[in-house]
Amino acid sequence: MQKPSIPQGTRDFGPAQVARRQHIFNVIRRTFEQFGYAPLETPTLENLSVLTGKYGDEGDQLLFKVLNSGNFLQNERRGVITPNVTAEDLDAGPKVVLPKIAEKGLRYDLTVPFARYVAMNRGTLTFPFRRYQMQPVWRADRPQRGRYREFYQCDADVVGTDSLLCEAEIVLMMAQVLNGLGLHDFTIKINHRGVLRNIFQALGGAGNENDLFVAIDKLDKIGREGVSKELLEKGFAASVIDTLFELLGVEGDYAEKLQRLLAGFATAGVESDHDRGYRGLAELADVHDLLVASGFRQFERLEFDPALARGLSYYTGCIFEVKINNVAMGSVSGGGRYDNLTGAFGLPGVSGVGFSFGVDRLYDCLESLDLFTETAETPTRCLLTHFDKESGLAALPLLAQLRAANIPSELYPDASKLQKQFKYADAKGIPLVLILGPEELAAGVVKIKILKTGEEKVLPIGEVVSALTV
RNA sequence: GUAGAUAUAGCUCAGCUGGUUAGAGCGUCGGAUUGUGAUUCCGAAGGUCGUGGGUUCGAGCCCCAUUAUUUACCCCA
Repeated sequence: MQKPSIPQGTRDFGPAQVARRQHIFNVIRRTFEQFGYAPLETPTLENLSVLTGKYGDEGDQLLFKVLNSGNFLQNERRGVITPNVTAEDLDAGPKVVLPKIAEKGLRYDLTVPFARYVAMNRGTLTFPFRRYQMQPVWRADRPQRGRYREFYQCDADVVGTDSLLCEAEIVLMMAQVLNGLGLHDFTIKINHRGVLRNIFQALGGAGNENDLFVAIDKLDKIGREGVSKELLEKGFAASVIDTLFELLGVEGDYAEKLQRLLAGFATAGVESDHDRGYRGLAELADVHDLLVASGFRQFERLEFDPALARGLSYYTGCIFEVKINNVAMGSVSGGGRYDNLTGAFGLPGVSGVGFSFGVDRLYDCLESLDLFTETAETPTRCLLTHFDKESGLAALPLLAQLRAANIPSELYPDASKLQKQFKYADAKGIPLVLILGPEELAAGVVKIKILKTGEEKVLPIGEVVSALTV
């Protein structure tokens, strides 16, 4: 006998967990639809040519690849793995061999499949196109806290418009979902790739731009010392690093930080790239104004953080990231604007903006903050007891009526001891037990016990359904 | 890919410097006037101590290997 197991980084979800997860999905779906986003689903498997090269070298390594069908060892004795793979290929290593034996891979995120969909359906879509998508994705990552190999993302994106109203609406949706889940203590961080570029320019343009962004993104995690150390190792001068922290350390509220960075960029001689100075700062100011006009009230939860960078390189405009405070958990949501997402699929110039919720992390946050209220083990509301064959049969019409009245109900399938049937109802959290035994049958009544209070009522059999539908 | 930790009953874990038949709680099953749960009492079942070697008179405990799990880093939801 083998010991059963599931693959690393995957989980089973029992009835109570599924119920909780459905609650999260429902809050997110309702919000997305309120904002006019329409659902989309794409295949679990994508062609690897669609996926590779979109997430950087690290991302490519994290793709789950699916072996082609067929018997690869069939021709082994002749030194041939498949008709496509030669001995030279084998010598060249996995980078050459893998694309020949694995043409498909598991979806790594929802944005790239969406871009592929937009490119493939460009002729039939009406732009601006808003879609949401809630599906699992797979990454061959090392699992750890808040990180799984199979997890759900809930994305909402709009493509075909440059309007900053979309950015503002992302903030509104983020806040609505988190408030709806009861996760009130959150921080939405916002920044702009243009601001990061201006910071790089303010430092005199020395060093590697990406190294800089990767390092400062960790500021709140490893602190100034950690960032300094990393930048020194990457060849940035100490004086440059001082200038960097002057810019990143701007204080004040959202508008004040924008003002101070504007002054800082001007002092550093950064060239203007916008009719109002700098594109990044100007757009961030516009997003703020649009939020005010939209009636957004939680500005204390919205933080302009010039150190926010985010990894995925396709972002070009505003970028977002959401953290739940007082929980040791990475970001639960993130996103941003990209100017050319579909370019790789032969459709250049389509800009868009979108964001994503990580359901599994939201779940973990809710759990560690003890914010789940319902722990229903079963949807069943009524358990009908089963005494003997006769009373069991007599219960079936009532069972059918209860179900027809939309009251989830079940008859205990065996004529076990009543004690056992009650224990079953209690263990599953079924609130009502309907006792329909020989005594009740003879009198034409049903005894109803409310388990929580222990209270019992006797009702004529014909009045049960109407009494319970109240 | 790098570094650390853990592996004992269905679950969560004890098990002293190596020493006879490996324990607890929870759960499961049975019973306490055979038509009443969650509380209480009694009882039972259930483990070749992850796997394979080694040291020793003797290994759950020490050593090596291996596999799995987990935490941190990289990166990310």
